Amino acid sequence: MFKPLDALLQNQIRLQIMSLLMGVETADFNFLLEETQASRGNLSVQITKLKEEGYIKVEKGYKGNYPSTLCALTRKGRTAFVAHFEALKSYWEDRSGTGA
Amino acid sequence: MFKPLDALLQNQIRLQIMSLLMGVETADFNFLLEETQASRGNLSVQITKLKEEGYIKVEKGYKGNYPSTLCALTRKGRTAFVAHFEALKSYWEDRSGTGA
DNA sequence: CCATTTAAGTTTATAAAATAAACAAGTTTA
DNA sequence: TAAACTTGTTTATTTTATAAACTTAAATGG
Repeated sequence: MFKPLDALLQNQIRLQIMSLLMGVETADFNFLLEETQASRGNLSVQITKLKEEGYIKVEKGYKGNYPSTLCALTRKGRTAFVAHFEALKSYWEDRSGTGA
Repeated sequence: MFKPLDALLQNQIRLQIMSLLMGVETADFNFLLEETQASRGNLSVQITKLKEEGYIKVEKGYKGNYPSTLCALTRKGRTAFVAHFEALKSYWEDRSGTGA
């Protein structure tokens, strides 16, 4: 009936991060910060969760002298993102005829 | 960039309720219980939240001798549901060209 | 009848999640 | 060299989700 939704992708910030990463090779912390409008703390936590689930990979380096965190989708993450929207379709599509 | 998601419709149970109500005139508690696979307590809480937001209307009556809770979408609820999926589209659509 | 079980929910206690405030570690600038 | 800024992380607080316990009434069995 209803396909299960991806628990991680129910959160708006995380969905935004994933969505942004679908469109680019990599994105750094500040880019994600601007685009998502999240607080630094919140963004940091959500990035960590996505990384722990293996949906993104995170590389820490330097941009000039300042630390820089680069994020990119993994294959697993891309698959999960697509599956999540597939699942969402099942909530959208007309389900008349299920019998009330 | 990203359209805001409806806070109430981020929850899977509530989204299921709304989705089911999109397809039928009314649905009773037990129907929603079966379809959503939620516990009674959880379902009760989520129905109450949707009612409080004005997304559904709830009528309590009797089916035979037993109490029966009938739910139906309001116009506001239907609009919110549609808008939520409109918003979701903005997370799905290709956003290449935003500049990383 | 009278005690038990079942039906249909609601209320409340607990667990999990989201978020921002406070902190850290280093860099630039006045 | 002290003050302010950059780039994050950790922690404390608030909110939310969920199930367990409770409620009220009806059916059922002895």
